[in-house]
Amino acid sequence: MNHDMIIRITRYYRILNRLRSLGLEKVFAHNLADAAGVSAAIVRKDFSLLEIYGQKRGGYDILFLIAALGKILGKTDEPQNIIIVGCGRIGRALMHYNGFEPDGIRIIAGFDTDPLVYSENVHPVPIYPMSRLEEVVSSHQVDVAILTVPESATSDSFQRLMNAGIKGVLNFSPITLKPVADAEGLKPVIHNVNIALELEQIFYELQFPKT
Amino acid sequence: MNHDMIIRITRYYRILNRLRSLGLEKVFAHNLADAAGVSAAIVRKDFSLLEIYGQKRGGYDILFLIAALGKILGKTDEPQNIIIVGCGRIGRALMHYNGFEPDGIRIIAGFDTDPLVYSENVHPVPIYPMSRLEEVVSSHQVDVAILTVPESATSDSFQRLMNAGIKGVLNFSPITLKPVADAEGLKPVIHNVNIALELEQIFYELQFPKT
DNA sequence: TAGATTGTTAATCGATTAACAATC
DNA sequence: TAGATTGTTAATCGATTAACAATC
Repeated sequence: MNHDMIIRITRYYRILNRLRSLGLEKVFAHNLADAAGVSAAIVRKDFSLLEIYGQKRGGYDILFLIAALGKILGKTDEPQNIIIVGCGRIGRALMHYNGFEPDGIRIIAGFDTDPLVYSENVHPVPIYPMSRLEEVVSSHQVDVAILTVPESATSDSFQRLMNAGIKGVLNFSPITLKPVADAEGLKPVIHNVNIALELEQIFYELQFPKT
Repeated sequence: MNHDMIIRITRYYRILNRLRSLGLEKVFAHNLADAAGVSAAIVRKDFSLLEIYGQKRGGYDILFLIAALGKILGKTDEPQNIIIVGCGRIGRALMHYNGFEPDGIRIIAGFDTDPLVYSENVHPVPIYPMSRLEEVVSSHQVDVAILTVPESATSDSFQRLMNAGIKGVLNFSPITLKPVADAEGLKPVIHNVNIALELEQIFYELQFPKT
């Protein structure tokens, strides 16, 4: 399963949930393809590889698809706990964002090195000093962290996350983090979101349009 | 030039600037490859396609590379003006972010529909009511906007941006925007950043490791 | 010179697409 | 039945990699 396919599957999942909430029960490969911005052949091929089958001539059952894709995406009834490391403006903005809940993701805590930040009590989730990272991570079984620290603190903070047993990181710092295998040969999953880079790419594409 | 290649070129550009600031003058394909997380063959192939040449045995001249890649990326002495549409927590956090300047990107204004937001005067850049969008866009020659509005306002806001002549959008809303050709057949450049989706992908990859 | 690196060609790899039999 | 859609196979396409001559 390659990375593009994972992106498509998460897309399918969201689209199907919308279609269900509209009251639909069946979907054809080409409908889903249009909504996801891919070809119908890709949709059928993806489902075929995932061993998800529809009815010839009848399309796919939406509830069945949602269940099957949800299982593949690891959806459970229990929300998945995450933490935010670095509670500057961006970190705190994410704390207030309520778009994670429908996806079963819950921010349970923030961490910061600045006492002025972690001693305040006005946040939607508690903010702790970095020294309590390991304790909170293990007691709440946290696997994934969002990293929103300043550029200069990125590698140190990342190292502390790895030491605390974090397995996945969504990194908003402009420094691209690379997965390094730990003692057991396991690599963390890292996604880097670089906003300045995205903007640069947009400017580039405007300068040299594809067609 | 495909999309992966654009990403690589922006990476090379940043790495080269760091190497220069460290005082280096020459770089070999395999050094750059290591730093960018790709193979040396890819680096040479990319440069070859861009008609950028080094010295056999001597590697590539860093200053020359920076100049050549900068030209390709459309770098000029003048910063490129952008706006932020939707000045909630995330939009305002981006306004305060100072990591755009080194890349020649300048946020010149924010826009919001809420008078309580746009009448305040405590922001690093002015915030205007949406009604002044066209005026500011045309007077400051703005091509690109960051969209940080709530989900429910996404499509409306996007439509207004298109009408105002915006050509590129960095969309943080969970609704994936798709480029639609305008009357002249030109398609806007859209990058969608979906934080919940990134987290979901991380959880998925943790559940089914690649190796 | 011997060794190292570039630049390019050809081979490999993998993903997407086209085509179509199966079947409802 | 005729028409529509699935599921799969084979063809196509494009990107990456391997290999190596050129050359400093």
